[in-house]
Amino acid sequence: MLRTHTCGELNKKNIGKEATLAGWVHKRRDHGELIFIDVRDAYGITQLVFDPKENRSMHEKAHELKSEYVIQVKGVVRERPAGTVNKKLPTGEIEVLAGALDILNPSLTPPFELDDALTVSDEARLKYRYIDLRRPNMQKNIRLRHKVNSFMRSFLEKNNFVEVETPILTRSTPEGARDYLVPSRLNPGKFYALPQSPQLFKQILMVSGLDRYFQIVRCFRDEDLRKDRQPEFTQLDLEMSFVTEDDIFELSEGLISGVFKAVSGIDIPTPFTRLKYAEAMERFGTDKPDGRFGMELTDLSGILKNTKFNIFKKTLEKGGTIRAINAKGYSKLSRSALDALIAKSKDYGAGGLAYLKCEKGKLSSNIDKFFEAGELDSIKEKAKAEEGDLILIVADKKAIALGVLGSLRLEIAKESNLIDENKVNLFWITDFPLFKRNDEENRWDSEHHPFTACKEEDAKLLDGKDLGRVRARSYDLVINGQEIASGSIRIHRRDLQEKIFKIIGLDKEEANRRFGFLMDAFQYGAPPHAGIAFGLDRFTTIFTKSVSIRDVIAFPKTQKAVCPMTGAPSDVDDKQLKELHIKKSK
RNA sequence: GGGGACGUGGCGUAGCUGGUUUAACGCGUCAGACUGUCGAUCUGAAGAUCGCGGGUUCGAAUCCCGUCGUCCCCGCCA
Repeated sequence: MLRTHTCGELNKKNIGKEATLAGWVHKRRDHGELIFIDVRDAYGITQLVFDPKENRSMHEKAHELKSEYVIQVKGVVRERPAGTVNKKLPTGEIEVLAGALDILNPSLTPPFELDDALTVSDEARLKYRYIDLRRPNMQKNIRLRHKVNSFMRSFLEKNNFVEVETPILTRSTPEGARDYLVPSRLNPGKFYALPQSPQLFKQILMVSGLDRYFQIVRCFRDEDLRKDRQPEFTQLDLEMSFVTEDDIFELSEGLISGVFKAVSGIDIPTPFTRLKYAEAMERFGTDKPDGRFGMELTDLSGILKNTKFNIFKKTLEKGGTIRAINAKGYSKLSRSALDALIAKSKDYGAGGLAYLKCEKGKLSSNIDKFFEAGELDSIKEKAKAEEGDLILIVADKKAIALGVLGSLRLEIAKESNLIDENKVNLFWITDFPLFKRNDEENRWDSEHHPFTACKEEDAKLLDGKDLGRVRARSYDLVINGQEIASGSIRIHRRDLQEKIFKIIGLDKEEANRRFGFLMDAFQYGAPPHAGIAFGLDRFTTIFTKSVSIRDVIAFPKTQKAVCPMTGAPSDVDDKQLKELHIKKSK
């Protein structure tokens, strides 16, 4: 070992003893005579003293030391003089009088300082990620992430789960997200795909009788990036045999509340609140509601069923709906801010946005003349509007009205700091529709994925036309308005799986070509099974309170999916392409 | 595929309704001073063709067009 102690462990008990430390030069404070050097390693910071009276040659050598030099120092631990104790450091009561110094490696001046208080551009941080990761917050994040992973592994181990590694080179499944493709040298013209999830393999493992599988696994999707979306991301993926929804919920709740307790000491009461998809949409306008604040949607269709206001009237006649939210304290919103809200509503797909200001005890706006006093009173009551509030109203097709107001609700809450960042809000969202209509392609798509079972009582609907009413046996875990996990009871019989493929437009031949191996497996005694996958990057971000998942990923990519450090993706040699049977396109 | 914001010494920013700017400030860097600092302090210095290309103008960091890059959002993400 190049050290006898770490930079975080020396204290009063070590006074008088000799110690050897190794680490980075964190800070130097040169007083001409006395020189103080803070040496830092993964465990902490220790102050070194170079005193010319004690050791002149060491003092000379200390002048060579600069930021981030890697050094090894041998010296005697001594008590700091009275009044010079640093209470901020665990090692603040002692210092090491340097007796021998080795520069293990000099360093260029770092491109930015290792100070959390400094904001550094993402570009610079990612290019010099090795420096960025030395910063205290990033160290904390990466270690916290390990703690989350580690807790999950041991929790699942205790619950009889087996971790199995599934292939990274696998078969392309073009439905769903875009695949990352890998050309096959040995099979000219053919491609592997990087998995979007280990879905099919984990189901096969259930057929294999593993009973309980899990994996902390990388998944790949070639889609546009966001602050919460990276092209490669990590899931805690699990699957269980002979279980129902309640078993998955119970296990997940133990897992999630366990992590909260272990990582941040927060008690999360179980069971988590369960919310049906339809109710989530009605109340929050989204299937991933943030319940840390109110401002829920209200339905004004009943109150306005005889409205004289033509736009609203026509909407109702066409089977649409009138929904509203109460923007607390927003009546004083400027004209331009209001216009911005209206513009935003249109971006979200609404035809327009009506509003009613609650001032001097009554509702008023540019359209109030279209309403009768009774209607206004009822609206005010239903929306629970108080002095200074602003009621925002969307009349449209139900999906649009709910979606627009759901988005506005979130935006207004963020803007007016309505969200208590210390709160943790969890929902199970259940009873999703199994299919969603794809008007462009004129067919039904899976809402979740095509391996999801439907409610038994809705199975008969599969043969009908009204497929939008079929409810899935799927569930999402939503934390603070973010989709953190998603799963379902799976189909485990060939006939049903074939039927689903047919509905989503995969003919028998195509379905067999792509998923025949899974359906074949179902024919050899596939047990009923179910599972769930947690997005570990997003989940960890809840604890670090980072803005982006990039801050909990050691080596993330930029929004253009580039790694500024390695330069990936890069050009390759013509020779490589030739071997892979790929012609260079100009 | 679309919309928006940004790009100024190593880092973070100011300047940007064109002309008192020789492009300013903080941090860092370098040199000197200093025996108890810990965000050390004090003095001084170096360091920027203002992302790149073109245009408008007597004059461009500043206005316009294009382009590249970063970030945010919509679409997309079974």
